[in-house]
Amino acid sequence: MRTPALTQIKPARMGDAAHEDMRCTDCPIRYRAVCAHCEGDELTQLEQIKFYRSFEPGQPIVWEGDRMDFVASVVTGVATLTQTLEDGRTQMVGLLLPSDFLGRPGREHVAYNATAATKVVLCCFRRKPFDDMIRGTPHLAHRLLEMTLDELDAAREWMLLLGRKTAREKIASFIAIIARREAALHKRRPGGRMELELPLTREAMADYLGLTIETVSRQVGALKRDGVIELSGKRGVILPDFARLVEESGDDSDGGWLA
Amino acid sequence: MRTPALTQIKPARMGDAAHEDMRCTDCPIRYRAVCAHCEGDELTQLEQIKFYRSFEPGQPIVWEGDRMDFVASVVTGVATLTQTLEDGRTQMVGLLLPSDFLGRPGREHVAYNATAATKVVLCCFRRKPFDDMIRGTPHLAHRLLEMTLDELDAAREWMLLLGRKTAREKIASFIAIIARREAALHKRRPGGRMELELPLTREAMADYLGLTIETVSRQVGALKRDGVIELSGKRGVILPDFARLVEESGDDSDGGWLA
DNA sequence: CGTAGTCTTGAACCGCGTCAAGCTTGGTGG
DNA sequence: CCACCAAGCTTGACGCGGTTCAAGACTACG
Repeated sequence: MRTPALTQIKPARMGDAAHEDMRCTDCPIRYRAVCAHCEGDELTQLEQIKFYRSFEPGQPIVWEGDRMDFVASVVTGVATLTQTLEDGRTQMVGLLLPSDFLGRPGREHVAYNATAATKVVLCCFRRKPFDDMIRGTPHLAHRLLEMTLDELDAAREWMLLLGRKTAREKIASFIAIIARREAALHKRRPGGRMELELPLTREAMADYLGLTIETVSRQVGALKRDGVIELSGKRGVILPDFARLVEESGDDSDGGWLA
Repeated sequence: MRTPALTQIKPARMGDAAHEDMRCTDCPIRYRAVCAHCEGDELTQLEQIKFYRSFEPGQPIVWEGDRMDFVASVVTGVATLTQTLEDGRTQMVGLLLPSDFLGRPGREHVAYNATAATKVVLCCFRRKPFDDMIRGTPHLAHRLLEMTLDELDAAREWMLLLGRKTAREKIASFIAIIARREAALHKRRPGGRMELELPLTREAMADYLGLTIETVSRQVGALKRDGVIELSGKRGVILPDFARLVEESGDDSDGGWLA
């Protein structure tokens, strides 16, 4: 198992200070991240233990077994969590989009490999003071509970995909998930014609879906041939009809996607 | 496997009052369930909104879409959470053992089918007052957060199994999981020779593992032929050597099971 | 141009699903 | 006490979906 070539990555350094001056009140994820319910004093406290870090695509963020000295919110970009078996088989177990939370409070060591899929900016909190705040700040703890419950729901949806869907359904489901999140980001409902950019390479998609990259490639091709999707470049996808895609995903005709 | 706690339970119906008199201080899951950190006044409050319900093997507990009027802790027995696709394909997404929590605070409707796999006794809390307590009782909220994070970790391990393990590894992993939990229940470390009772039918195992019952049956047979396990009856399993089973599961040689 | 990284395509293989019997066990009633 | 039956489990034959292995094509960047 070889580690991805890190050599070409330019020195985006830890503790990068490009954003140190950003105020929480201007933050693009202010009302969706773990800090969403915090105001006034609580927010000030958070602001005092926070710092920003950026990562280039492909760059590891933290590695399984590392000492965990911070937790973080994704401000912009997409990060992935992966697990591996000793022989190198890998499965993605988390896909972190803006406002998602990285790390487990109270845990000393990292449990999963976290990698930047695109350029990523994290809002990091020093772990010790953050842990203390969890205990003393109900708004923070409550928001984290909400977010963790949402993650758990997403993980369970994902388990259904991994255990019971066909390759074609998996691909359709993945594109639909990205489309929904894209729509949510612009505060619109998914539907009709949509255009979007896949935030993952074929390999990362394969790790997400429990497939090989060859199968991903073939099924993407099949969906294109069947007119369910159109491609523009390697990452760009156009959906002539979102509902058609959902049909292909094997999910309930429509229900359950209102929350 | 003996389960002393179950013997005293009367043939029960829903809303059964056989346990209404049980005090929290005598509860077998007192320090592991959601109530673990609660003392004194908090415990009294919980005690006022709780009631017991029992279920027979195979009996549905709640159904997807139902109105959720309670949340609950599993006191004894094993329950499952499952999701289904419209064409009937089923995937288990949760396996609830004693002290595990059922239901999502703040949610109006049930998201998954919950079914009793064995005889089950639940300690139920009326949802509205419980939701209020979550906001006003840090100990309760904090424990629930801990438990939810543990569930999320388990779900991610499960995703690795579903996405990347072979049928044989899945079966070995499942038996190892049951063996570990069994050991934990008796406060021992898993290892050496062990005996245990599978709490699921072949069909439920298939739903857990993303397989068909035929494949489950074949791979159980194969592990038996290869001397990894011995069978006693349909549900009974004897492990001559726990470490050998773990090797077959595809997981790391040993690491990661200390938490 | 040439090279590296990423993606696509093709052909052969095989693990697991599908379909169809048969077996084991426990319960029920004659 | 045994005939019968249903539920759960096992076993076998066969075929398909997805992996594996091996080229080839496209793009970005020297």
